Amino acid sequence: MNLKELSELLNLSQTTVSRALNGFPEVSERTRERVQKAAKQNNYAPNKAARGLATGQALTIGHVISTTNQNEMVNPVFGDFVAGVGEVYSKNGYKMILSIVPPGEDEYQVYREFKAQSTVDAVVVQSPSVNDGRIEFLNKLGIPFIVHGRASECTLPYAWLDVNNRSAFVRATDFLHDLGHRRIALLNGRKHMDFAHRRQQGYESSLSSHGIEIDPSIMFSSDMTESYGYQRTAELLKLSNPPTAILTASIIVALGARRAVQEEGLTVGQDISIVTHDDRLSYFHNSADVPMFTATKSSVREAGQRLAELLLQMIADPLMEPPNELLEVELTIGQSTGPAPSR
Amino acid sequence: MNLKELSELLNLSQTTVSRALNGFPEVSERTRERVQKAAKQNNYAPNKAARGLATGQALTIGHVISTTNQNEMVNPVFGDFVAGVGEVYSKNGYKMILSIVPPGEDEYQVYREFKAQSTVDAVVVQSPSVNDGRIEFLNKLGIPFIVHGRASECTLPYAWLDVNNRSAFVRATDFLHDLGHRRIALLNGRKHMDFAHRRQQGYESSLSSHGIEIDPSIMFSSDMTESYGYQRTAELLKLSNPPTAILTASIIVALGARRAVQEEGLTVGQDISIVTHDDRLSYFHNSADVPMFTATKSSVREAGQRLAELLLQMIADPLMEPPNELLEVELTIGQSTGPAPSR
DNA sequence: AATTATTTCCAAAGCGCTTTGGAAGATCCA
DNA sequence: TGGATCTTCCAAAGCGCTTTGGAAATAATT
Repeated sequence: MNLKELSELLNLSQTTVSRALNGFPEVSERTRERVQKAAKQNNYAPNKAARGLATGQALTIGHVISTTNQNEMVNPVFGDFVAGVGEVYSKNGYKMILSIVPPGEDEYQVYREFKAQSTVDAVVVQSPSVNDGRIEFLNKLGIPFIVHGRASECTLPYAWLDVNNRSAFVRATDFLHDLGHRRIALLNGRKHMDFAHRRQQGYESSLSSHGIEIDPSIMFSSDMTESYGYQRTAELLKLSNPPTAILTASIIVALGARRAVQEEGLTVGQDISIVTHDDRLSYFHNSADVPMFTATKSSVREAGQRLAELLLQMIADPLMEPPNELLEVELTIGQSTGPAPSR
Repeated sequence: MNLKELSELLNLSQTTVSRALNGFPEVSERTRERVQKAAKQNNYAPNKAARGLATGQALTIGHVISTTNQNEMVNPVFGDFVAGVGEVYSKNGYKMILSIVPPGEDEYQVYREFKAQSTVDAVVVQSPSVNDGRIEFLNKLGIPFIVHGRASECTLPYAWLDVNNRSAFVRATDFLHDLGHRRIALLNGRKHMDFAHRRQQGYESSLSSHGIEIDPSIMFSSDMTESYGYQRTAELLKLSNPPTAILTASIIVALGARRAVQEEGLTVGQDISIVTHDDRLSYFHNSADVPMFTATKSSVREAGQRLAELLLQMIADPLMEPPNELLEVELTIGQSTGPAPSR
């Protein structure tokens, strides 16, 4: 069923039917209702390509994910984030195109094609690095975009929504300090990732403010896998002066850390404290009566929702200033922390 | 830059340029090269909507994910699966549309719209239940589709790619039995999920073949979260006759189970054995020298790749029989299993 | 009643591409 | 050289929609 057929069925012109469906005021209510009813009954919906061609709008947002770096891709956070944005898209009639860039292929080429083919109206930039080239590139290319996170070294204005990673890790470190911990290890994400960069800043700034020397030998960065948490923690525990607390970049890493602690016969929350950042992934409810981990919490799913709302606003009003939004975290106390062991 | 401009630039007709780019034989090699070069230089690519409108092809595959059931959605497996299919799509010039259905909205309506708007050429059905209504629905609707998994109770033929969940759990249970375990608990996924159904069949069939009575009081089904693994295991350990081994549906659940075991002061692999299914998620390398968990392994990412290939074949040849492919798992021995403790 | 405003509708152009049906130019054979 | 056969190219139609510029019908005003 296409517009022509529907309009013939109704004995109306295509124009009138189109206007009726698209809510134009110059159609009488009676006609509009008649049209809408017929459309529903005949399961009519405007052909996407034709509409897109006529309006110049794709009603589609692009998400580009490069697999070149294996682990970054299959970020466990990805599913929840996508769920968040996707909900908002679909409520507003937008579709999401997910483009996976296989190893060895050029992510920028995908954006160029998006532009040339007008496949998308806008783009979401995920997992920005400290000095992410995509921001400048997209700016020049002229595709509207918003960044989930920030790029510290990027000077030109751009739209972003981020978690306050710095303050989160200041608070986490302060908290451990208050419990008497003086030797606190950091298992961070990869160094060039902006969020990791900011968390490290927070961690260091808290230590410094308490007069504690920063010790690079107990600070690590890597992809946030379980085995990373396990191995580094195992090594840390073998040191002659092991840390009494560990700050971890994600629950997955924290699980690995706990595994190492337990294998050593030690108890998390007594012998060793762990504080982690928690993205509130739906398959890791860290929220029993007393949650498993003390954590800086921030729902990545809600972040996705909010980010999508901002992006749709930008599309609706291309002249608006690029919005920036900083989400604060909650620090919630769980079983994984306790006073530093006296010795 | 559009086709008209490009052809004027080259002093050719639009037809010739289009044919040159689309590889038609009636264009001389010299002309073709000239055209291709100019296209690249001017960053020309055919407008997606226009092309789609003219050809009737969307070059797009739809993935629909319902959030109605919170946990199903943010399946941790999702990211890796999508990475697999996405790679293949992009190598073949296809795009992937991801449609998130917010709670309370109708998943079937999304398919109807896909059809009416011709947004997609085909659809991938994920996480099928035992008697999944989508199969019959899509059949009637007339959208080509392939299922990741199967629907046991569905009789009509349809395309699918699945892991041999039954044999995987037969082998896992057999293995535990060989180690002397006689009381083996099952922490399965949700009952109506087809994969869980088949795993339970495998588990029960192995037990029966060894003359062991099936005990529903140590069999559970639920969303596969960490806390599910933790809580059920904690309960199991408090039984007067606790199991000596636990079979687990995913690594996440296994991690929860291990947490409970360790909190009880017991050792995994000695006091309690754990075997899990492992989808080879990229952030859970369960493969050190001796992997953390004994597991039935099968890469969900590779499954995605293969599934995408099959689907693209179906699109290319609409008359082909619906392909069916059953992937076998590896059973790899890790640290989490050992002989049943004698008492 | 005549004029003006308002409502309700339509014919046709155009979005950028693919593809059909032919025409022009080059090549070949007798 | 003339006619037949390829090779190489093009003009124009059509995909299904939105939207412009007006026309017809109705209501309001003078």
